Amino acid sequence: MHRKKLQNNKYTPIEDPKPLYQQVKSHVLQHIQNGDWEIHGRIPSEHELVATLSMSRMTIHRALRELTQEGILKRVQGLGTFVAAPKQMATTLSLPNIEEYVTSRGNRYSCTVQFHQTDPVTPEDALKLGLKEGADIYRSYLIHKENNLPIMLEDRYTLPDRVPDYINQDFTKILVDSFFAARCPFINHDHQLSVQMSTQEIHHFMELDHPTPCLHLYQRTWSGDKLLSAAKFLYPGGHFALSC
Amino acid sequence: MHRKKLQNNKYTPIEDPKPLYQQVKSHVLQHIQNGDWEIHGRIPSEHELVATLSMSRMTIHRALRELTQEGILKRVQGLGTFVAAPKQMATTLSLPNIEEYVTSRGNRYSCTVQFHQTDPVTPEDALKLGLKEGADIYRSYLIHKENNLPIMLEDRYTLPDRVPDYINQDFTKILVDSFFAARCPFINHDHQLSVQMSTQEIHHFMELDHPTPCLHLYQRTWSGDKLLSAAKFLYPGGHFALSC
DNA sequence: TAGTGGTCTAGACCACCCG
DNA sequence: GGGTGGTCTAGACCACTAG
Repeated sequence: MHRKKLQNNKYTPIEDPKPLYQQVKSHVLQHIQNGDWEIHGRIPSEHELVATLSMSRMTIHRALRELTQEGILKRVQGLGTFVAAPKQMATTLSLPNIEEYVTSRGNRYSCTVQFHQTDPVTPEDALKLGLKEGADIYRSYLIHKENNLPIMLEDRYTLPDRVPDYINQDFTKILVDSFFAARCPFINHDHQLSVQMSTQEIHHFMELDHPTPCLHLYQRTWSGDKLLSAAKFLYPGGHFALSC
Repeated sequence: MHRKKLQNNKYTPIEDPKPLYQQVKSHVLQHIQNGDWEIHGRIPSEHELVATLSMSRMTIHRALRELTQEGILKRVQGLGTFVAAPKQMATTLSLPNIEEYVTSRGNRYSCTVQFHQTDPVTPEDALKLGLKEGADIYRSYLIHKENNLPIMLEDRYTLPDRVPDYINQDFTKILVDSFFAARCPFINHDHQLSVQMSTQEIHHFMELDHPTPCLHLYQRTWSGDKLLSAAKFLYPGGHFALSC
């Protein structure tokens, strides 16, 4: 590249604290927030922004592409760039892991293990998990505690295939999720949420003395499309702060 | 640019169905899934991939940058690029909107409005919502139904400031969230989840005849950092399929 | 046909980390 | 000082949409 052009290079990080493409993103967001650019309205083309802001097209493009990925803009080839309507049609909840939840409130987290053993798959579990009856499966039954008081019960079934050493872990020390995350790529979950009244079993392990409504979360853990584990979480009468 | 270089341009979409940067992303994901590149392990540098795959650095960089944004990789300037450990430390739930939820099960959605009026802010609401006592606030009390049976109760308080025409809307026709989304940019929510037993009021409006545990979702809606609305959702004994 | 966004390249400068 | 990633540019080709 010629020296002349190097001198014209706009990348001068000493004076500009933020990268140019970030400045473009802020610029666009500002116009949207101000109401200058309305929802569903067309915003200037890449070419126009190149001229207005005196930047290269790749820089402008990166800013607009990222805003598109973030759902702020909507781009149509041959047509233009538009302000997207926020489509918060699905409410997303973020449930912190249990240890973080307890310690974030300044309390002490602990966990006791009631069972941690190899069982044969029962007929109903074979059906639910798509396994064959009688095969070996790991079952863990954990009581999570806040300042030594039970707050959550975890009843988990884990397939030996991918994590044969699961059964040798000490889950009073680390969370099951951390164990999976540390050795399996592409972890994902699906969930089912419901409410139920406490049972005798729950009364016993959670140290309850009267019927209590419980939040019931059923969570399956996958590595790619391979089922790793299925867990039932029970939070008696719980309250939960969730984000976003 | 010289003609020679144009002939060497690798962008030949007729033969390559996917863009090059997508191919690079797939290439990297494949190596991770195969186990060639382990969790926390270093992967080839941009320079090496440029040589191996015969592409420009910008193309390689875009692929690696996007994988980093997606949480698959971790990049450190001066050090290299590494396979990130899946950090699914927070469970994220996605709750579909009520109409979608009902219709996705092949049932008929409807909604009846019990209240939809302007009220003065009570002392306790003033405290909870950070408003001044006695000011005007919109209150809506909606019963959402599946095949004409009540499945969810919505008790909502809305600040007039940003959406003065809220009170003229017919929420038997559109969802409140859709109304907000259509006219306010940067919509976000926070939530609090809990369980509670049904009250007399709930029995009446939800047509229940005995005490039932209910899922209780408290949701505040913001546009940027400006509070728009706060709603209480009650799902008696509900079951919910949630994603991711 | 003109304008728009989608992709790609070659080359450059910078900031950072290490031995 | 050599290698790494982070950014930016000028210019090019392509695919799509519209009048």
